Amino acid sequence: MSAPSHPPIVRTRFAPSPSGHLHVGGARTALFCWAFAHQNHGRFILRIEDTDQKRSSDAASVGFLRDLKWLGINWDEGPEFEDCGGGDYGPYFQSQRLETYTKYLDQLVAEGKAYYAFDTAAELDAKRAEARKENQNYRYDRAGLMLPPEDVESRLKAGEPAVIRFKLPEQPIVIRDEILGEATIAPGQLDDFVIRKADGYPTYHFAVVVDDELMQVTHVLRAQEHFMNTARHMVLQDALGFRRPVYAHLPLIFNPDGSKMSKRDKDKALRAAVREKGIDDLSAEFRTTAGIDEWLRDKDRQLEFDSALMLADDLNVSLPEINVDDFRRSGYLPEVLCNYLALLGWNPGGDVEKFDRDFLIEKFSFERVLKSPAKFDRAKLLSFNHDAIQALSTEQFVDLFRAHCNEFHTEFLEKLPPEHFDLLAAANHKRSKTLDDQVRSSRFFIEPDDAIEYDPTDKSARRAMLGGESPGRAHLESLLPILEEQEDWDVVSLERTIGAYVQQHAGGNLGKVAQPLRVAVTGTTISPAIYETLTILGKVSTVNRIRRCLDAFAMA
RNA sequence: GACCCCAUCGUCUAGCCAGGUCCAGGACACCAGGUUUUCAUCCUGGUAACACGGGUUCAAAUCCCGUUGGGGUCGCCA
Repeated sequence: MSAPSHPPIVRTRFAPSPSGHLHVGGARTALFCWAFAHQNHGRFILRIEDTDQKRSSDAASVGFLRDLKWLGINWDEGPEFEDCGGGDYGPYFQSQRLETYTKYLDQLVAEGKAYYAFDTAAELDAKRAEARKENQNYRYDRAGLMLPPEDVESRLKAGEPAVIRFKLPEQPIVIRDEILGEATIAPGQLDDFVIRKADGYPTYHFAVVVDDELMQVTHVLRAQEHFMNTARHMVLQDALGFRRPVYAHLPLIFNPDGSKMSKRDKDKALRAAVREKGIDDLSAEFRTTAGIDEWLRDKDRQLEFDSALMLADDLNVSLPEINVDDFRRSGYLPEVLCNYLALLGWNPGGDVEKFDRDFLIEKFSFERVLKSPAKFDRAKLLSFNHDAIQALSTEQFVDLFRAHCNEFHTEFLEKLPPEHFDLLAAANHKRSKTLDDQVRSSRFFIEPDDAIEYDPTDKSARRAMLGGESPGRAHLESLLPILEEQEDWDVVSLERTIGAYVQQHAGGNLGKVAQPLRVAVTGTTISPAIYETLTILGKVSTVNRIRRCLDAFAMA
């Protein structure tokens, strides 16, 4: 007598715990689940594993949903969000499925396949420590199983905290995995693990097994860290008479240095920056923030997201991106992130590297998933993003940049008239690798004229202004009255006027004039194309800044 | 420590399962030269790997064994 078989339709699920944002590793798992389901005309299910009361929060799961949607990974069943979610196998939050778990839990206890245990956390810790000291493997000693039934009943009645443990059968367990192949776990390798916590919630292992069965999940794609857990899930399935889904464990994703990618990396980067630049450089606001000293000293402390963002801005460093949301903020395109993520641990074979989601759906196969972990290379991602940005039409880029600013840099939309905003976006298109990387260097467009700082000791500024036989400063002086007379202030007119000046007085060498102009309007030698830059800035500011610049370099 | 998994350029990887076409191909990064009004690009060229040791075979990156190295798991986290 074999267990009932699965329906002929493929059903995959992504089952994150809603702590924090969607990690890139999780995003890749979701992407593969989604792609595999689509390849087989099946369904992709999203389930929120919020059985840890200490960690779960509703806001976090909403962040997840938005990140997934942004990536273009739509779920057919699960929490309802925009046009996604719904389905007949809900609820899709585990915290709302307690009755279901309890039913199966009771069943196992009644059948003698699971039992109550009253060991306290402290007792267990002590036993583990002792085993460790003697270099022994710790395994639960089945203290709970030895208890007489009347004893158990009375202690339960008295309200003593208790967990339920699964009584592990004494047989080897063979894990079959589409990617890793077969592995045999000898009996005695596992112990009687907890399936219901003292707070009444099921543990992950139990909830997963019950939900995957009830939600008719046919294929489980998850990270390799779950490989050994599979043995636990299998014995539970057998005890409950459940069907066995197909398993496929995906290789892990690490930092370039081999460490685990974690939110802590942001704090790490910030601490390093603070140490390098000195704490005195921090804005007063930050220095007085309570706890900043402790944060600097304590590696395990993490800053609130907004604080970290502010500090990064203050220090002029960019935070390492860890979560999908970080990459969105940094101006990566969702299809590029998907492409890059798909390439971590999988590839279509041959030399093909750039592809879209449809291609992934068509070509994805377990056979081509690698077994060894991969390191996340931001430089390569950036290069992919650069290529994708350059492949965009300027109109498309302008639209995307506007949407990006609308979300993360509204000040540009507020301070620039629409036509100038669009011109700025268009002028930045060719020099952009992300939607965000020119934002910082474009600040001078929206800053007041007297906020521009001139540094006569800066090497390249100095060379542009004072170097050579016909110093830039002299050009600025002669150009100033010409620009003051200039009536039409647009790219074409400025090009005509300045171009003529360059022909007459700079031997046709535009750099001779463009560079000092850049210094004047930005304080640096870096800006978009010069005519666009002056046009966006406007006549008043341009003239003002040239005057201030002339003064600053006069004294040098 | 025990158990499980893995091993090609700095990184992601192709090639391996069906041994010869591989003194190992691509991409990113890096280096050199060139183009460019700045920055960013762009073009050309280059450096760079089969972890080690044994087998099997006419022939091994490809198959087998061992060593070393890496990763995962060993929670009332998921």
